[in-house]
This record gives sequence, structure tokens and C-alpha cells, in this order.
Amino acid sequence: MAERVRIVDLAEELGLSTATVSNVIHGKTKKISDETVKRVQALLEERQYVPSMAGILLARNDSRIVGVVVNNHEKYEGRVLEDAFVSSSLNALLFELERAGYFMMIKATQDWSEVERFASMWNMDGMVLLGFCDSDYEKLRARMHIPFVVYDGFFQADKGICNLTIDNFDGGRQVGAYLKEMGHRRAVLISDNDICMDAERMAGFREGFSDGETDFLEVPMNREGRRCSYRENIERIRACTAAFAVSDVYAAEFIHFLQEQGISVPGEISVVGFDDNALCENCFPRLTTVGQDAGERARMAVHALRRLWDGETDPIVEALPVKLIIRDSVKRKRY
Amino acid sequence: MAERVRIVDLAEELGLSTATVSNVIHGKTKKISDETVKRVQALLEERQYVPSMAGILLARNDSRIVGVVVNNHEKYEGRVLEDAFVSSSLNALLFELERAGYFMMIKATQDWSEVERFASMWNMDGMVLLGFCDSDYEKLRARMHIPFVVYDGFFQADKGICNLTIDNFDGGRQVGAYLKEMGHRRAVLISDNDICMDAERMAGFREGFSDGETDFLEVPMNREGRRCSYRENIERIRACTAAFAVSDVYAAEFIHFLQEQGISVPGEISVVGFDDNALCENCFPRLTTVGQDAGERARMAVHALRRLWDGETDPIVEALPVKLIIRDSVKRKRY
DNA sequence: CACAATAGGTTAATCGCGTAACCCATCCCA
DNA sequence: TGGGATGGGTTACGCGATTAACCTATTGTG
Repeated sequence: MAERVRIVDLAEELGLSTATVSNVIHGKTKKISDETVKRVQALLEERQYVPSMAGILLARNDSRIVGVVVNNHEKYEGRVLEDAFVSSSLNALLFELERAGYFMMIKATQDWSEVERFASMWNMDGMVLLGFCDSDYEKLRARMHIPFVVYDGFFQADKGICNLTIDNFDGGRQVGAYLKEMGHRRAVLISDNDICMDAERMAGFREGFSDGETDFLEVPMNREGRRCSYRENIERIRACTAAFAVSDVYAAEFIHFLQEQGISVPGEISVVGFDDNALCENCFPRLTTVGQDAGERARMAVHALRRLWDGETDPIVEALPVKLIIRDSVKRKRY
Repeated sequence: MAERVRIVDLAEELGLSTATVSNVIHGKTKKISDETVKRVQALLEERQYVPSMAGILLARNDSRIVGVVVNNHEKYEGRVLEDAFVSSSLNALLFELERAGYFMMIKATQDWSEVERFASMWNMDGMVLLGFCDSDYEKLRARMHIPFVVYDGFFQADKGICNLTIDNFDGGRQVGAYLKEMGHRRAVLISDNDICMDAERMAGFREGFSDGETDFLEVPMNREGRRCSYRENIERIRACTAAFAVSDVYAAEFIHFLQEQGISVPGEISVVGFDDNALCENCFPRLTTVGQDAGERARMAVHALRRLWDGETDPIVEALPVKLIIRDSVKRKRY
């Protein structure tokens, strides 16, 4: 373990006080001669001075840590960070926070008291919350005592919570409109009723797809038995020519099911997903889906935190735009 | 921002000194009356005392942070954390570190001086390195001044570096033996020559697959043009009945290519991957692959760190066992 | 009885850094 | 010549927790 170089060491070596060295480090050089500044800077460089966050944290109560809390929902079965949406979010957040000079600490939990401890122990500057929704609202309000941003979740706009989301409704609408325009009249809707934002996506789809002639089938799904419910509803599914799954993972699973049944995609049934996961490019056929720009959202998250730090209190509630990414899993239907 | 409850606050309220409160917190109760212990504990509970890591860090130089550094290799194109192997590793590490009472800080970089700063600023207790290999060895040795474990990478056993890996050779061997036993005689090998451990997997494959009658084709791949080189070699590929891709992602990509060409999998060509990524279950056909237990590896990593902290210096160099997971992408070949 | 041991604490220094308050020598100007 | 401004720093304390050294009163012991 190499010995840490401290400010006092440098000060001593230069015959200066720690205050002077500290001031040079922070650019408060108004009252220091140019020559002294240069000497200090040279030694900082030579000795490769790295500040100890322990001291800074204690002295200024400023940790430069942003905690990212991921809702460790049971549906992930203990593998939250493997979820394609979660991992792409973390990736974007990591780079964006680093760019802004912050450190990222991750916690995966459902237990709010843990989150509270976590934030408090480290004097976090802020937090980013992933995957929580309205039903967690009371806990959030009551227990979070530091600036935070909901990165993904479904919150009513009027709750005063800074909430970055994507325009789920519009995404669904675009899919609906696209499938209708491609000549489809009967579609399967695949979702998980437990997930709050699925409802938005489906509502959007209905608006985009519905007119006098179209019709859709909502296959009721339960978590354990998604495949089972496909099997039970196979005849009704065969009557459809298209499907909208509210997430790519469901879409891939559904395509898999169809292929097992010998139903060709998109020959007999066209499928559209949501999220633009990595898997879209690797499955066959390549999946048409709704894409969100993770980088843009992460930038918004950091921007929103900055505003909170600056004392701006009225929350940003943004529904970031979303767009349909057309690949190979939808075919025009001709009658 | 809720006011922090400090030890002095509790001490004052109890009419005790901070030393006593601190001692109770740490279970050093030999010289404290039972009654006092109870009073202190009751107040700790009531006031929900959460220690400040800033103070602890400064006083004991003990951060309980483990830094996880991911090699931000260009091949990831800025999306490291989205890589299936990386994300499953992070997931396993996160839970394992939490269980052991440590906090995880992530950094994605290729720049060693940054890693050094990172570790030094936070007085990290240890680090876990992902995705580095022998060529980084000198930097590692010269610059890392804290205990660290190579979680995944390819290092010579004799370098004295604590290196957890999987038995890449044996994985390849199992695949080779399996394909041979399934009657295949000509196979395509798909790999990326830049990745150090691919060589092991391929060497294992050769050993498992080769006998007088078998033969294989190594399609030379360059990163930008994997698909291109498939296209160029299409005739030679058609002459094969099986393929081994050294990672699931390559396998999925290859299957995709074959399906585009109208070649059925596994009807005409059987495909085996490596890693047991999430995508294996979702692609069609479900991918036969070589699986590694991420949880077990993470446990080993924490165990290895513990040993280093305990002063045990001879490094653990483990090649964790690996097993073939048979799904639907391989078909028996009959002549 | 003298002295030691023990119980039950307390005091004060320390960790590394930031910063408000202070200090001294010059210089300037009326 | 007296007083303020300015340049170029220094001193000293605070942040929260840990811990070695110290203290006092009571009990035990030969």
C-alpha cells in the first residue's frame, strides 16, 4: 500500500501552510503570488497528489456520490442488473455521471429503510431511482431526504416528483398506427398487468390502432405462466395477424412460442416490441420495436439533479420522445 | 434534508461520553454496565442512528468500498454494462458484496491512472477487475496498491495475480466432444482473435472434436466485418453441419445470418454458444451453450478478497468448472 | 491495613481537508 | 505622518468517529 500524499506533506515540503496549498488546488489564487502558485502546482503534479474523499466529505459534507437504486422486483428473480433495460440505463448513467464528475454507487433493493441508510451513510449528493412507481409514492416522500430523480417509473405528473420517463403512450400509439397502416385488423396485446407503465403503452396502442374495423385480443398473462396462457389461447391467437408486446423480452418470448408452434413470423403473424434492447438485432427476424435514447435520458437525469442542487424546486416531469424502429418482424397484410 | 444524528448528540442526550456510545456500537461492552448498554442501544434504535462513513473513513481508514473496474474496451462501443457477461457479473458481485457488508462502486475505463486515482480517493478496501488480460499485467503490478482480484480475464497462473476464471479449455472440449458424439464431422469455429480467452475455448474444442475423421473451418473474422466474412465464406460454411461460437452473442448473430440465408438451424447446421446468456432462452431455437455459474464466481471473488485482507498472500488461481447446457440448437447428424 | 485489581467510565488526540478569521509588511494618498 | 488598502500569506477550528491513555471509586486480598 503506497503511502498517501497529503496536503500537509506538500505544504511542509514547500515551506508553506496547508491553507495555501488547498487554495491553489481550488483555484483561489487571488491572494497568492504567481510564483508560489507555480511551485505548488508543480509539486502537486510531481507527487501525483490525489485528495482523500474522507477529508473532503467531512470538511465540506459533499460526497460527489450519486446513488442509483434499482427496484429489485421479484420478477427479476435476483437478476435485476441483467435486465436489458436496467443495464442500458446503468450504462448511460455511469458515463453521464462520470462526465459530470460524480461517482456512482449502486444498490438493488426493495427495502426503503435500506435506501435511507444507504443515502445517509454516504451523505449522497443525490439519487436516481429506477423502476419504482406511484404505489411507492408515500414512502418516497416521507423518507427521501436528499434530491432525487425518478429515472424510470410511472408517477402522476402532479406529485411534485422529478420524473423522467419516455412517452409510453405515444410509443404505443405509433405501433398501433403502424400496424393499422400495414393492413392489420386483428392484433394480440401482450403485457404484464403488474407493471405500471404497460397500461400507458397499451392505451396508446388502442388509440393508434382502433377504428371501426380493427379489433384486438388481450391475452391475460400471469407471471409464472406466460407461455401457458399463450397455449391456452392458441386458437384466438391464430385468428390475429399481428401482435404488440409491451417489451422486447416478451416479444422475443412470444416469437419463440410462435416458431415452436410452426407459425411463421412475420409471414403469418407480425410482432412489434418495445425498448430497442440489444436482443432486437440478434433475434430472427430482427425485431421492429419502439426505441428510447438511453443516453439522452441519462443526460436529462443529471441535468435534473443539477437543477435540484441549484435550488430549483419545481420538478422536471419529462416524457422523452420515442420512435418506431422498423426492422424485419412486421409484414404488410393483404386481403 | 433531515439533520444527521451524530454520536455526540446521543452521548449528550444520555449524559455519557462519545467513547462509551462508540464502544457500545462496536460491542466493546466489557467495561460498561449492562444498564448503560441497554440505554445506549435503546436510543440508537429510537433515533435511528446511521453512522457517517466520512468519520469512519477518516478515523479508521476503512471504507468498506470495493471498486469494480470494467475494461471499457472499444469493442463495446461505449455500452460495456450492456454486455450480457458484464451485466451478469455485476449483478452477482453486487449481491455478494452486499451480503458481505461492502459497497460497490463501478468504473468503466481503460485508463489505469484513472483506476489508481479512483482507488486512492476513496481508500478502497479492494478492487475487482473485469476484462483485463496479460498485456495489462505490467500496469497492474506497478500501479495497483490495494488488494485486487481479477474476476475475468486471462492471466498466466504464475504471475502471482489472484485470478478467477472459468475453465475455458474444458468448456470448449465438452462442446467438441458433444458435437462429435452427435455425429458431426465438419464444424465452423467462430471467434474473435483479439479476445484472449477465445483461444483457450478453441483449443479445448480442437481437443474434444478432433480425431482422424473430423475437420473444422476457422472463418477469419475482423470486428467490423463478421457478417461480411460469413458471406465471403458461405460455400465453405455450407459444407459444415455444425458450428461452435465462442460466445452466445456470436452464436446468435451467426444463427441470424444462417436464417437469412435460408439455412435451417439446427436442421442443416447445429450451433453451440458459450456463456449461457439470457438470450439463449429467448432466441429460436433455444441455444445449446456452455454455462458458468456467475453466483459461484462472485462468491469466490469475495472469498479471495477476504483472504487478501487476512494477509494471505499466495493467490487463488481458480478455473471454475463449467458445464454444457443442452437446449434445442443441436441435432444429431445421420449419414 | 496497604495495595492491587476491577468496574465503569472519561479525556483528548487523531485522521485529511476546508475555510473564516487573522496577521504583518508595504505602498499610497491626503 | 497617520491611516487605509493591498499583497501574500498563516492560524486555528470544525467536520464525525475511533481509541489509547487516563481517572476515580469500590471491592478484594494477603
